Amino acid sequence: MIEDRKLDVLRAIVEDYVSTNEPVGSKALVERHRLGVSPATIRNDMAALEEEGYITQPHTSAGRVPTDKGYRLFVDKLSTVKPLSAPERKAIEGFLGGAVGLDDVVNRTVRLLAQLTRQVAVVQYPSLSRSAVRHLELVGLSDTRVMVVLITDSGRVEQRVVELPGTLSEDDLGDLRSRFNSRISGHLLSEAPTLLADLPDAVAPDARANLTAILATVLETLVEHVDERVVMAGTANLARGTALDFPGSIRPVLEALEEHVVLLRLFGEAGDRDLHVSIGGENPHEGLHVASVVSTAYGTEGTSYASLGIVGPTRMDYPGAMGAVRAVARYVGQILAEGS
Amino acid sequence: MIEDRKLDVLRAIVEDYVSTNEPVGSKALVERHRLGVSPATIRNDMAALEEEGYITQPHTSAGRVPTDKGYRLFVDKLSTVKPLSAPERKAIEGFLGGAVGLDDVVNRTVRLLAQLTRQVAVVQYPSLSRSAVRHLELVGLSDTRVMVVLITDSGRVEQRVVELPGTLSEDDLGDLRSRFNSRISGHLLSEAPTLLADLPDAVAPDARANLTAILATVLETLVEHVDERVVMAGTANLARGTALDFPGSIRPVLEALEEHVVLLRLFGEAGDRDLHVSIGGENPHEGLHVASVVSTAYGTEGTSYASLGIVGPTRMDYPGAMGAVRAVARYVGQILAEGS
DNA sequence: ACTTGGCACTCAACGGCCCCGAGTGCCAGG
DNA sequence: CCTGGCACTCGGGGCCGTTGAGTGCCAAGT
Repeated sequence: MIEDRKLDVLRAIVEDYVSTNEPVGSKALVERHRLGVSPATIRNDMAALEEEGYITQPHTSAGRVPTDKGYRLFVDKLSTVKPLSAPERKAIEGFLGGAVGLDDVVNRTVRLLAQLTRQVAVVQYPSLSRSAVRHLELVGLSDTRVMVVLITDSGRVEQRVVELPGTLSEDDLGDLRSRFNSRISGHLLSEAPTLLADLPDAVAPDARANLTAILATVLETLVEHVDERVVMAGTANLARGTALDFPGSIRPVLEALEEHVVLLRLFGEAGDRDLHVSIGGENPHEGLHVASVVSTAYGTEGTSYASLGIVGPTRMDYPGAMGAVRAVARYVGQILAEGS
Repeated sequence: MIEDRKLDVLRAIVEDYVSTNEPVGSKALVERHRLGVSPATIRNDMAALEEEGYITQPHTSAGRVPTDKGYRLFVDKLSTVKPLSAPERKAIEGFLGGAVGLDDVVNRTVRLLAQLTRQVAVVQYPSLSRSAVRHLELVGLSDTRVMVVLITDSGRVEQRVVELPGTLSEDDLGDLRSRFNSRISGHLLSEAPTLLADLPDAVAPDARANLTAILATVLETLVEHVDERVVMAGTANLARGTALDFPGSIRPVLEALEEHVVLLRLFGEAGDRDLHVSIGGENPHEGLHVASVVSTAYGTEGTSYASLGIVGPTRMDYPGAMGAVRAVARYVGQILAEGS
């Protein structure tokens, strides 16, 4: 089947180009892969592949290089996610196992991912909106100031100070605390607004102003302020094969990486799919047109907490990266579920 | 005075080189600066400066470039910190003024600093050890698990989960909470261990095991775990004048920047001085031998919270960078003092 | 004791030139 | 449909020669 062989050729080109970082020619191809045909035949296939837009030549009479479209086909049809080796799994377990606290877990995760893939790793903090309330604490700082501390089951803590319109005793505070907690503790943050809607009706009118102030802050903390924190590691990996990987400069890539908002939107595209791969020009952000992103959601039991993934040149070991991202996401989900 | 003019020449060389990014020759020098002497004279001075190690030539018959030693002299003796312009001050005020919460303050600060200096900006989170305890909260998660939440007066929150050896009622927990707070609330974190030392003696023997477990975690949170968090912005600025600024690659610099521990040690060297400048080879870390660091402590009333600063090529606008770092540090200290 | 113009010298950068070789496209024959 | 052969293309590398900025030194001037 000529069609089948063409795909074989494309796969071979991608693999060779990724590993050698040099445009690959017909001759080198038949030598490195047992394709049982002559270079001339391969050339015909390559001409066809080029015609269809899967590969291109940097300049006449140089080998071929995959296009974004070529990588896309490779990822979708020609490759399988590469599972991690036993020692790699061991390393993950050992490295993440020793983590104490959420910050530590996240930091270790991002470093680990950067090291495994030798790319830039990005991990989003467990999102507030997708977690459940573990506890809401009200701390009286003075009789007109209260600190609201929200603790989620992913181990995250958010705090805010509220200036009260009136004064509030410790007893009143304790009362409010238990009212809040009995309503929302254990529930998803996204459900909280509904659950708290009738709260003002339940308290004495003279305390209502204070309650309203606190409630406003709580709701803001719960939903509006989706402070999507992100940590990153391995940016130095961008500066490895620069010349060929990032024509010109890595600057636009670094700039894009600093726009966390953009990154998060991109990562979010994973949705609930297993793995999301965005290649070169597919990326919404201009600066990432020369880069690819491999991301996934992590978390447990369908309730994904947030996303993590890697960013690298389009010339990337996709199977390996996908394997690492998926494996790390699973381990982290597991560890977070055990309680940090 | 020939000595004086030599210093003038050095200053002129530094300024020209920083602004043009090209080795500066004797002729260009007399044209751009009114030095009232001929190029030949300047050449003699330059030869002397080179002899003394303040400048060097990249190759024979190219202009001169300052050495690390030259920059050092420039910073120490030949330049003054450049105060920010009125619009710049306005911008700082406007940008930092709108911040809500500690995270927001820190994030805005680091972005601002990166933008002002067009270098990589680094801001250390207000350190735990130098702040005072605002409140310690104990939250019962179940009858054998307690979450310890520590809130500092810099607005920072740390939390930890403790597994208890025995069970603990809500009442006992409330009792412990007030004991803890009455002892350490308002005091420096560093004083806490002393203040808590006799706590076990004050409770009933049967509750002692639980107390000890909690106390251990509290102390650990207070002192041992000095989680020195750092945020960074503007790494893309490293990739601007690459060719000349960072011979070879910016990779080692990026690598060094990811080693937060190293960075913090370096920043810490500022001590309580106003501004600390570390130039090229003066830096302890190999990767930063081609870079300079301008840092300072920030905070209020002598009680500095932490450090912030910038990292850039040795060929840097030192007066401008120093002015920006100092100004930003002051504003941030002010804002944090007002309470976040 | 400095300063200065003059002068010979050095050397990186630049452009032109040529050659080499990898790689291609095409074609005619199997 | 595959294959060997062949002419062709063109980037990269090496090798000039030229140019010009910049230097060091010296002898003369103030």
